[in-house]
Amino acid sequence: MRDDVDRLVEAWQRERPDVDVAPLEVLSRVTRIARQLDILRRASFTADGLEPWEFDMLAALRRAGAEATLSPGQLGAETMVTSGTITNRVDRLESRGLVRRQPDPDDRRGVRVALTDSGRDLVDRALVDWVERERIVLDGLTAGEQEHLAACLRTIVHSMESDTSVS
Amino acid sequence: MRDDVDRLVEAWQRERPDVDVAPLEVLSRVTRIARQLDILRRASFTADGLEPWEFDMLAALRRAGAEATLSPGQLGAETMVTSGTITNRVDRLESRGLVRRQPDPDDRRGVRVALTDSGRDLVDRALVDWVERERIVLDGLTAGEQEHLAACLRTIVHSMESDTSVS
DNA sequence: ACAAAGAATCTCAACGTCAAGATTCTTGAC
DNA sequence: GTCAAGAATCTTGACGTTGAGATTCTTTGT
Repeated sequence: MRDDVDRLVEAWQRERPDVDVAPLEVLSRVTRIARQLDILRRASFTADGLEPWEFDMLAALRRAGAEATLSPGQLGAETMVTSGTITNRVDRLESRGLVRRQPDPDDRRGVRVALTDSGRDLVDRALVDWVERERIVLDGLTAGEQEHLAACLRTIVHSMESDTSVS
Repeated sequence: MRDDVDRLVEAWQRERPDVDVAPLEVLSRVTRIARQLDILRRASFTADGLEPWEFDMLAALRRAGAEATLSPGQLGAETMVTSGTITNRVDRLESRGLVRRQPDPDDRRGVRVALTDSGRDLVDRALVDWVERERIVLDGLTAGEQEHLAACLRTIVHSMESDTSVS
């Protein structure tokens, strides 16, 4: 069964027969799936009363431990956004009562961000719902295919993460 | 060799041992790779003097044919952005001399956007450079693995594109 | 001790995108 | 033919992110 990327590749082959666009077969699909996943994430988290970025923040805190705290800088590293964004996001999560800022006992410049009880409950629920949706997305693949897929993707992730040559 | 997603999965297994997060092994890697690809795209296109969105626009025109035109609406559908964004983007591409607006001969409301010669040359060059970079990303996989990967990803694309149930 | 360099967080202006509305034109029904 | 409904494009205001700079505090070297 053809998909959008098949049509994309055919169009390039027609217009640029001199270029071998085979890599698009893999990487354009990765981009497309990521875009669809964003849409699905929004639907899933909206059902739990969260914006996608709210889940990202709460999940980073939750993974650190139910009672743990993270600095704004650590949150920025985990969620891959800049410091200005983190300030803004922590402000809004705090005003929703999902996290709280605490002074860092070891560094008077610093702040520690902690989950509140309601923040922890919310992210615990949202995680379950989201993983369930992801499971449905992968339903067309056997467990073996999923494992092989994960292994191949790990190879790509590794080749890209280690590639510091950003000319 | 472990990657960031292995660490992510381990963190969830430690904090939420009751949840089976296996789907993350595939789909979080897809998201990570897509994010790294964005960075790589920017590097590749910058080397050719293009912004990523400029390539997306010029490439959509180029795939339609070396002498073809597209309406702003078609460009918006191809590049998945809204009409306000298209107006803005065509304005800037036109001021760079990479595209030109022409009156639509069949519809006086309409506009046709065409590549200029320099726009065509530029996108032809940028495509070759970008595909070459993508090829390097996939270098760690055999041709067979790449084909199997593409097939599995096509299954996922299909399961997501047909899924109109966005609650 | 002291100063300089560095780190952590926050502030703010600039930018691009979105989505709703405005404008201009086309199509189809009567 | 005329009018209402729809389509294509552009305009505008609101929003979130970025990245540079400001502020406050810590660390290191002397």
